[in-house]
Amino acid sequence: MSLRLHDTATRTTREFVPLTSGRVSIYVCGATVQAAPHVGHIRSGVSFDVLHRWLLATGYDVTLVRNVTDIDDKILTRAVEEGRPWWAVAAHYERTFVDAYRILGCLPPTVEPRATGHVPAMITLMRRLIDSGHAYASEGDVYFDVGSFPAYGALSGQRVAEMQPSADADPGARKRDPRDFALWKGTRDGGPGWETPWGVGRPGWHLECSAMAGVYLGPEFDIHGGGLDLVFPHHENEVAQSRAAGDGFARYWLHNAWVTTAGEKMSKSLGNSLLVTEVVRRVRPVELRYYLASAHYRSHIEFSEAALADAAAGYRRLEGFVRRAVERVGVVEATTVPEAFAAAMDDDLGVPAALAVCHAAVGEGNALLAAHAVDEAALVHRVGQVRAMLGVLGVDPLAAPWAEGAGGPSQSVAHALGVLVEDRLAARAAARAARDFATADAVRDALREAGIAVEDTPAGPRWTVRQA
RNA sequence: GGUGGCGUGGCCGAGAGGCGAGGCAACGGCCUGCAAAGCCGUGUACACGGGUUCAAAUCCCGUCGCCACCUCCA
Repeated sequence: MSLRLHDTATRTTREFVPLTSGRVSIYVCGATVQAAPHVGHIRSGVSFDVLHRWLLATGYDVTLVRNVTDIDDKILTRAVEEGRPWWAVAAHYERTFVDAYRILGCLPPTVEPRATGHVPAMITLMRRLIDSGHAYASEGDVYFDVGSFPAYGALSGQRVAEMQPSADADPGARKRDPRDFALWKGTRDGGPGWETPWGVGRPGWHLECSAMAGVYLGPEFDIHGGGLDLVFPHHENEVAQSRAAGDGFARYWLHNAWVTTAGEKMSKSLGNSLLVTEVVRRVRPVELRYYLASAHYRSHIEFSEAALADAAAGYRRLEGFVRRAVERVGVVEATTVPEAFAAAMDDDLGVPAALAVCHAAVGEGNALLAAHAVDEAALVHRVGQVRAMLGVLGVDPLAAPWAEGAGGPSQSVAHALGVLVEDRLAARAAARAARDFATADAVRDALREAGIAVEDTPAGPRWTVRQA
């Protein structure tokens, strides 16, 4: 069976055939770095990271480009609010995004190009569009002539004639048609600008993605991804620019759905952001990732603390199996995923169905562990499979960055904690041996108060630090 | 006005004409000094009203409710 993906452009799920056998080129719209990432932003990162990992797992050589929009009206506004240069704002929030992706276990993209570093490529693209009659310069701005591109609206299904008139505050004098969009915005207010043949200005949002995709992936590439809200106008405009210039551009369009809160799309303007840095105080990053990844990428997630906690509990079941199994048979590396798991992932990244396969394997593995005579060979086989499956989803507890120690306390602190806990557990063991259960339970309760869970096993007590 | 999506058991969340995905929670049993974890068992859900069909959560028509995009947004 081979991979099938839901393509927004055709509104169908169809077989994925890469441009070049064995290689996949992907462009994902990253962030406009004007604020710290919330869980909605990071869902997009996680969704495409799962795609990335599945492509790697099935043997593809993947080139993943995720851009950084580091010049934009919002960033300029933010710079005024924060009283520092726009480039300081952009650099600061870019770091918060990079940190969030890393904390959530997203593999780094092949390249993370910044818009400001690609002005020459944008100038080249604008010149091609002007020369071919699809764009025009007007008083220092450059606009795309929507009327010159009959396929405009095809990607998003918008009928240009039926669209609401733009509420654009632009005086309109510089545009020939209100639907035309800016490729380049002339600098008039003393703000930042770059020299071009049409004057000093800065890039329009849409142009930069077309230009950067061209630089790193060439005129035609396999997959273009982003959030659902980018379909119109951003992706519609990108495809118009690139195809009007004669490039094939993206062959499959993938869009992830929203994280909403209280039924509303999460956004800064509504003031209901759930910053990644805040959420990971309540659950571990891997649990947040599991929550975001466990729904299908095209389904909306209604964010709630209860649902997040449920997901965390579900993840601990999977994690618990791997850890207990490894205690029994030693570390087992990830092997290959079961057929059914692969089939689910191949069906437009059917993570929910794939997770059901994973849970079934864990159930069987737990049954093996519970048996009087543990079938170690069978257990080793299961652990290898489960680690492979969790690895595809980026939540293998024994893999980076979740493995013991990573992101946790320093080695010396962990050691000190271990010594202290073992001391208490020794006291508890002594009390239990003396059948002084009141004292034994008091020790366990005290440890639990401190966030340390104790479980008795045939091999003695095991303890784990639980997030408060 | 145009375009698209959603409504599934206590909760989350898949599926898309025919054997009740999976998880969380709950309950009973096993295990345990007691727990925890784990194992075994327990559920007749698909907004509403019609229709098509031998068979509908799934297809068609209608109704209600919710949401997104058309303007910066993952």
